[in-house]
Amino acid sequence: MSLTHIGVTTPADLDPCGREHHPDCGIRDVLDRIGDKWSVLVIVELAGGPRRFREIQRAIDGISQRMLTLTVRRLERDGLVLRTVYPTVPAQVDYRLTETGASLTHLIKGLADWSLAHRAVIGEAQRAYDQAHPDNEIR
Amino acid sequence: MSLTHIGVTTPADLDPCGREHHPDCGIRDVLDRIGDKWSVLVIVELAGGPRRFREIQRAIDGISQRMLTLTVRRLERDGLVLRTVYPTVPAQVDYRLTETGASLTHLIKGLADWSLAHRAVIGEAQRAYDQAHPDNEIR
DNA sequence: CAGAATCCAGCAAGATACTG
DNA sequence: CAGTATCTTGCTGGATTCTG
Repeated sequence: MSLTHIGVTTPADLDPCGREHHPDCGIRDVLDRIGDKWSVLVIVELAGGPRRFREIQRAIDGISQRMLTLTVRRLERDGLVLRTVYPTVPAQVDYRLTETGASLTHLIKGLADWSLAHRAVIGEAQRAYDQAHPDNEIR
Repeated sequence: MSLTHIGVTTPADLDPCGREHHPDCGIRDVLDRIGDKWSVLVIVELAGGPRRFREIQRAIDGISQRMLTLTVRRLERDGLVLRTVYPTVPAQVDYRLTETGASLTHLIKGLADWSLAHRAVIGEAQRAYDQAHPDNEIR
């Protein structure tokens, strides 16, 4: 890595669409898909292999039945997760990542790594900001 | 790339913390930071170089003054964006990515690329799902 | 167990108006 | 230009209850 690289990524890199006033191009799509409160956590959990409904819920601290249902439903609709129903009694259902869903785990790992790598710096920045702006109520 | 790789990423890869029931570990941090409606768009815009307040607003379709202020404020607090005030009249302010902020653009590009690469498959999955579940009101 | 259905609170975010 | 202040709304998501 070289030094003093503020603008490492060029605009062209980030604008595959070429439309000047629409720099999103899919970025919004991904975020609308996994930017919510639970989707990523479900994907991470399923990255460990197929899971049943209650298993996922137990693994993800704080998620409600309702939100897990909604989350897993949307992931299924997007083709990121495969839902399989076994006609037993009581009903048994498992969820697993599709190939598309699995391909996301690399990116998620990238985000997690970035977070860990910059956690300290960001925390320090926040402390500094809060000290410089004691009145400011932005958190 | 090899074929039939559903579980390409292992759980260990995704769980740098090692705590079984907490698979997030920073993933939530990043998403809380850039998973909102506007942050990523602002970062992408600033990836093109320093911008003034109104420039950003004009570039990002649909963002209100209020939301741009809040977004840019949070990014500044997190140390992802540097805010510079020039004591001219009328006031002039510009925003630019810090090194930390710039390091995020790679990941964002990854997300954008992923989105473009899978857009078709996902759309097809949605069509299929909606056709198989005509009643379902999940969008 | 795996959900569906309902009710409700809180916050994100839009619109608008005003200021240095 | 670059914001701040206020009001209002819509959606996210939590709690609870019910079913196959």
